[in-house]
Amino acid sequence: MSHFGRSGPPDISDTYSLLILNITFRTTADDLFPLFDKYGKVVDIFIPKDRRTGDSRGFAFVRYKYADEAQKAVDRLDGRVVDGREITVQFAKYGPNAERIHKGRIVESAPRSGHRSRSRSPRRRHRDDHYRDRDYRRSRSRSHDRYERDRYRGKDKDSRRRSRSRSASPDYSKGRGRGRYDDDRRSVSRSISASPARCSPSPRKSTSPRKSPPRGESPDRRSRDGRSPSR
DNA sequence: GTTGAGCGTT
Repeated sequence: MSHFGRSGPPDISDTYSLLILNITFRTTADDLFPLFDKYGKVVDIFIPKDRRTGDSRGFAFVRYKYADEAQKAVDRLDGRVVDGREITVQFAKYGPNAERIHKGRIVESAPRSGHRSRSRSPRRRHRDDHYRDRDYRRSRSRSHDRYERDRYRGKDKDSRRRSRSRSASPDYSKGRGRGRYDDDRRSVSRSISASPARCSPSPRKSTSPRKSPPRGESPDRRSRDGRSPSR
């Protein structure tokens, strides 16, 4: 029975948004409403959800009617354990009413209710309010870092190994420095030399001259041949 | 069914 965020922002004329972080993925607006409503007049609660899956993203926005109440809620609910998890309550930086806060009405470090020592410093990051972060975060979420990292590591290792292989030929580099043509010639020479080797097993050729050259063998051979001398 | 730094819908 919560029409919060059902049809967009209801009335954000005089509301102050709070950002609730570190909430469980199962926590809904209904669960937060009573908790936050206890400390003030909650106008609306909005929990961003994934468009595809519709799952909660782990944070919510609570709009208060009055700033002092919002500040109070921040001081009282920040660090409160909800559903077995410690939530983080702080003023929302961006949003429809964020400008109001920035205008001078409310300052992050100017709580009229008093100065709470326990108010953790809000990590005021630079203006990196780009959707890029969101995508990045989303991407990082759900996906297993371990898995991806492992995969990357394997790739990296392979790449490094190959790199080393390449790097382990300084002599070649030196000798090739001036004799590039030589290298080319040598390549050709090798090509010719390998020519017989490639065509030496003729048997299969006669078996199927052009219909189906043992699938995979032909391209594989070519691929390797073209890559080895080239690099 | 999992996850965990962050900033939002018509």
